[in-house]
Amino acid sequence: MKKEIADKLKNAVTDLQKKGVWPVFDVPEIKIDCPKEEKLGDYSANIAMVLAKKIKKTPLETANQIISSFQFPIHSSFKKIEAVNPGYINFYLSEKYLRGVIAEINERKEKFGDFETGKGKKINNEFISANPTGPLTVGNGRGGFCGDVIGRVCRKAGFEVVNEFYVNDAGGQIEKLGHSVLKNEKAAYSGEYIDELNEKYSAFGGAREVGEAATKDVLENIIKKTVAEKMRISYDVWMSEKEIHEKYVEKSIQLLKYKKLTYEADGALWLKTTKFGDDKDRVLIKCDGQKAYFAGDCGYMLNKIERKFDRMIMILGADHHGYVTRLKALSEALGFAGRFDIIITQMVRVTKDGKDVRMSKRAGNAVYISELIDKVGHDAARFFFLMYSPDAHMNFNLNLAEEKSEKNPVYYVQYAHARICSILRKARNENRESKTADYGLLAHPKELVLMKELNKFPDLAEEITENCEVHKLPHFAMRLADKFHSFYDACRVIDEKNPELSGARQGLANAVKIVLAETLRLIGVSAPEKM
RNA sequence: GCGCUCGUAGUUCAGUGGAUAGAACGUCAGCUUGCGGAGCUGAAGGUCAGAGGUUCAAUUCCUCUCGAGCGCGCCA
Repeated sequence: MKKEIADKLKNAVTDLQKKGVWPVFDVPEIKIDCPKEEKLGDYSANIAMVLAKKIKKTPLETANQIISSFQFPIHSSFKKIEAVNPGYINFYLSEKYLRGVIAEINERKEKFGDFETGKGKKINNEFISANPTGPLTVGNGRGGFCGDVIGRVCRKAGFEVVNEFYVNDAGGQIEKLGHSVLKNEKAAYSGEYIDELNEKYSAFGGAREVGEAATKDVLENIIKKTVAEKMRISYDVWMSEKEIHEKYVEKSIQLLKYKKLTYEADGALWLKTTKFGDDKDRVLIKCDGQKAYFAGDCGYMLNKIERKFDRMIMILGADHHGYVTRLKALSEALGFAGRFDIIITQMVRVTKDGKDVRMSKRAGNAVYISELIDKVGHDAARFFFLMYSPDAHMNFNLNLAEEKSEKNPVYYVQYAHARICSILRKARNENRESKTADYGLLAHPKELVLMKELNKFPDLAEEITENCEVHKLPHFAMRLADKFHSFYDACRVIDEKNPELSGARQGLANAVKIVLAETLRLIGVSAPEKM
């Protein structure tokens, strides 16, 4: 809808230019807002205020000129388009259009809001990729839920999405884990899981052997289980760093050498990442001849490029924000032509008994995501993390987590869904289920507000594939549930005295149910029929 | 020291170059002879950290200051 309006405005402006009424200039990007106040329209554009100076007219005059150059009949979707001080162009949706939306939702069901921007395109979606040296923390949880939802939304947009976890099963941390399991003086990690690993593997030999066995165990029995069973995330690919080292690292280095993007200095081989905006060049091969960790990234990047993705998304914790420029530099150096988005999720700060918990796997005092999920339940935990923008440094009090979870807005949303199911169930049982629905009967203010909210869903889904702002889904779900509860309070759905209206309202309620369920599905939370 | 991110109601957080800055929780006051009260309606609560600047318009963009978190290895 927003796109339609923007196109319409753009056409109007270029039309005025063609006719010579306005001078020729590049039309800036047109932004469409949804005003908070109903009387200010359903959509609003500030383009006239932006252009006023260029064409030497007041913003209001500009706005009126744009409106008058719209092709008539205006557009069946709107009942009114007007220019208002100081220069806004406000669009008012027609009831007819809104009723059409309800019909469309009931017809397309969960496919409402699907679109085809991603058709035939592949996305690589890498997230969590935590070291297999211990359980996942609440920080990994945040990135995990975020990545999972981005994947779901992109799939809705028609993209083929490959969810991927990069397993760091090579390198020094394996031996570190080995020492820790053996509990010798080089031990780095601690915690209950180390005790368990110690019982299982301490007889396996040296740090190397013990470390490898323990790593495999952590990956299979802790990480994969947490991800699948607790977090309910499914991955398509678990990419082994070891395998990347065997098959792609050398090849990627040769390619970079061939492109003359490397040089030797101080006995090491360097990649000129500064050529692509990095603040210093990075070592690929250390002076002892060993490959640096970054060489693994090179191989992995080449591997992704060879798999021909149109877009790569990577979700990193804020403690890795320093890698953003170097990874982007790497993608350019290796010639990735698609779009590459790196999303940083800020740290999760945990307080316990009034004190900050400094989370560290090494100290063994990290708060594990599986524990949190066991405590508050999957849906509440997931919704809680997803409510907040990745940019927010979120704080949460562990003592309040359980208590708070009862107040978790997820229940408010799920309750709305269960309530609708109950109403529709009752209608069915009492044989009052409507066969046909005349949505023309929907005219109550609460009904209109509800329909307008439903109409926003496709725009929202499409925007999220662009900007990855998944926290907008929970917010939308809460708003929709809110509008429904309010409608429910004001309007009786099952009404034997007025079967026609009742039929229309059942259709409306069913539309809300569909969109609510679909939103919850994208968030990854259940939509219960009963609670 | 340098860099990235953040600072909005009592608390946790949305929001935006524009029209009266929002929600949840907490607080207070109402709503039940009807479809699920896990609900609804309303109220109180703000110097958008502070100071400059750009703009017709800044909480939003720029600079500086203060405060918080995180990074700055030929570690992985």
